[in-house]
Amino acid sequence: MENSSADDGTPSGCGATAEPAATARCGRSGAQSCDRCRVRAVSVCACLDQDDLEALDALSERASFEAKQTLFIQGDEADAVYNVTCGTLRLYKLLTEGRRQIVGFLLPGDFVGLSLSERYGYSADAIDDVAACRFDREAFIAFVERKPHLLRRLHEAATHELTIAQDHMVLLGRRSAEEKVAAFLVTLRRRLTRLGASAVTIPLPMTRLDMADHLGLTLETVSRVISKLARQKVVLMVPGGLRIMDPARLERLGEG
Amino acid sequence: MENSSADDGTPSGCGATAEPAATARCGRSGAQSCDRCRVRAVSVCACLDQDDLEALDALSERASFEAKQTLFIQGDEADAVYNVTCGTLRLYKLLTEGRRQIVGFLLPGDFVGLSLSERYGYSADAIDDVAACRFDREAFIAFVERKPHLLRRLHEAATHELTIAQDHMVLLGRRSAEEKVAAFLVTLRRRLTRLGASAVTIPLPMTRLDMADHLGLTLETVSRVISKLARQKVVLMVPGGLRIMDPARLERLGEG
DNA sequence: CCGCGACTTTGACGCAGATCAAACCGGCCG
DNA sequence: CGGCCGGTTTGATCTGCGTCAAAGTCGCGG
Repeated sequence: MENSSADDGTPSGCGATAEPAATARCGRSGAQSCDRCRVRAVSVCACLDQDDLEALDALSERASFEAKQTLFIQGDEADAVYNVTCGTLRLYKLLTEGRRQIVGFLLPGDFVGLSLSERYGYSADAIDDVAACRFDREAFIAFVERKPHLLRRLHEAATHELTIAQDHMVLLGRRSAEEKVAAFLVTLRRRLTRLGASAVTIPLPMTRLDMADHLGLTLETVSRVISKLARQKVVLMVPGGLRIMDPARLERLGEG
Repeated sequence: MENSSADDGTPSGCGATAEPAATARCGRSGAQSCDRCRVRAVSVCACLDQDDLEALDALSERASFEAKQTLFIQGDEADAVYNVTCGTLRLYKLLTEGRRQIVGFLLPGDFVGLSLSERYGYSADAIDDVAACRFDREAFIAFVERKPHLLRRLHEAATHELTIAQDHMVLLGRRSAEEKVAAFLVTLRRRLTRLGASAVTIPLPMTRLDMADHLGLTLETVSRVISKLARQKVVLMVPGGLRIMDPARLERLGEG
């Protein structure tokens, strides 16, 4: 599998610069120290000073997963926590008859395993190629116990996740299909912008089915809504993603 | 409304023993120290030793709210956090055209304001009469900074909430009306049992509309599903609540 | 005791989105 | 180049739940 050249001027390695063309690749460059980490500023590690950072670095190892690979499944013994540095993960829960709810998509800078609990509460797989810092859970907890500052940061991250989850409840419980899809695109765009991507074109590495399972819809409905948005020139369909033609309009569609 | 005699041996006052007959009352007994607090064992305070508990006690004041009273609304400056000792709260978000999503019901022992952030992320009102410990937010944060143990506990509580939120996403996104109502009753029953209530009869202080706005349904649908469960003798409708006649069956209906 | 208001139940009907089905598209491998 | 495969689009039809409407219940205040 190739991973060297990107199809535009954007730096090609993995990291915070999610690429417009949605073809971001994760470098396999092996170990790389924290201070040149592209997602440090937006990650939980941002609260650590140089010394602590080195100590944490010593605990970490680089892990990479290829597209479709499963990191863990719900109920597994949680032996590791991760900090995503590149690529996209889906976190989901399954129930009978193949029903699935994707509780979130994780982007570079996001942390997996905030709860620090003994078992994973959801399953996770890589959507495209993913790179992450891996920490042994026990070791990470021991480290956190000695750094209240980091614990405070983890708590902030967890309550931020909680807020996002509650907003998503509103979406799932009380919004129409069109509002759901528009709101999804708007939030994704905001997250990418925050990561430093240009975000006029949003990469969508996940399938229509993934989006549907996140939004409480079917893949056909998602497809229809996107087609409609394209017909109305709110977005333009491009391979691997969408170009946002009328952000203001999209935003209006996304809110109640 | 009477509040003295329960229909079984359960003590009737306010606190952890949510009453079968759903007529629980919050005493107006004013200040009451932590060590005789009925919800301490299940609250975040459970992690504190005698000294710390007294220090925290000094920061707290007793607050009470009567049914339908609003504690705060989304976006308000968050000047206080609360620990519920009695009664039921609804936490919700509003959007246009009167649409509402109730993100959760809070019972005795639950904490309001886990995020410690500057503004409330949702609105809260009392469903029945509610009593709570009130802490000035700034003071509480300062206290937490000095007690990593308590921070750790708050973090656990927050991630527990997050798990609950994710489970609720599954419910909202991927379950039928009947499954939603059944699952709601099952979870509520579990929470009440944990609080020490007998839980053969579940009190439902909230209206059908409240339930509907929690489950992503209309009040008519909730009513129809409950009628159906009653027709099938899975539950029995009693004033102010439901008597669970066939818990196993209900549980089966509630899962996928 | 009556009447009012808040909530609930029940019925008839309609529609947003699910389901079923088929064609389409682009990438990959032989 | 051609056929396959995973994913997407689009159309036709179906249905679970929403909407609209009306009657029923209960507690409360006059």
